[in-house]
Amino acid sequence: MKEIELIKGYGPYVDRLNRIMKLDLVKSFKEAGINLTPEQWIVLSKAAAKKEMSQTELANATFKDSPTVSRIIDILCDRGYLIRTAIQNDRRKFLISVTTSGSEVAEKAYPIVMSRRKQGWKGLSKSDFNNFIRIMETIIDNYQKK
Amino acid sequence: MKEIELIKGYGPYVDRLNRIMKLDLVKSFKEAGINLTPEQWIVLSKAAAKKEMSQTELANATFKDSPTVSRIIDILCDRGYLIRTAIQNDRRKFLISVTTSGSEVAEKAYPIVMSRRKQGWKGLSKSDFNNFIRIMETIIDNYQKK
DNA sequence: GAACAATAGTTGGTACAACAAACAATTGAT
DNA sequence: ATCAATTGTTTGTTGTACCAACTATTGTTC
Repeated sequence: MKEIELIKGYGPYVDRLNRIMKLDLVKSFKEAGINLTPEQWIVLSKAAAKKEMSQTELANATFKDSPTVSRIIDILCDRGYLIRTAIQNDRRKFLISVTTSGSEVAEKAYPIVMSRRKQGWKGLSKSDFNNFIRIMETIIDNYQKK
Repeated sequence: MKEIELIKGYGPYVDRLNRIMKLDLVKSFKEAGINLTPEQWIVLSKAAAKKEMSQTELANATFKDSPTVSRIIDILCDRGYLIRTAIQNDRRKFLISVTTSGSEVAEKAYPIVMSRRKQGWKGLSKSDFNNFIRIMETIIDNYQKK
């Protein structure tokens, strides 16, 4: 275990960053009386952005698998934020749409997300952002190629 | 929900990258007959790197809280990879040390970790690496400051 | 048009880490 | 000696993710 590490581990950083951001968002939501996890927020916001999405489309948009999305939608439906509507053309599909109260929650959550995002990006530049995204996309790509 | 997004969301990228890396590592381990989660690997490797660590030190080194570390150590002890030894000076503390079989597993896992890490970093440079770490550290810092 | 394949979504089961809160035991400080 | 701080455990809860198997519907092929 004493080899020289040419490439240091970045995984733990990613994991830690992920946890910190998620926890921060949950707390910020809670302070504002919003009861949403980051994953629920992502699904809700994607559903709110484009009306007329099926669950598979939502799954693709959020990079989650269908069981996970299905269950998150269950929760958001139970809370009255989303509705599953049957589609006439294809009876296998559901149209996921946002309710009024779902929209309200999303509208309330959005500035919080933006504010925390800004806070996280303090001292960083636009080119940092581009690099950050490019690096993450490259790594993801590399992992997916094999 | 139609505001211009000055700073786009990077959270989902981080989350997705995190998941992909973790899943890849679990699978790579499994293919090699190693039964370790990424978290277990981190704790084991930290414990293997420096002998003579207490659980609190391990928790700090891995950026996990004590209950989480405690349980991971439980698992690794059950599998015979780690041992808790009482300390004479301070009877609240345990000395966490790696067993022979724990070392063997770590030695076997290490090249896999390195190889996957390299695979992930294909097409990226040393300066990318520095930027990547700097950016993540900055964000983490920003979140912790408030 | 019947058989088979593909797609959409659900469900059950499992694994696992993380968090919060409360706790016991020990040690340190006033 | 009392009170505070530290170390680690335990309990309970939450939540996502993954796999695999399943139903229902639609599309394709012969």
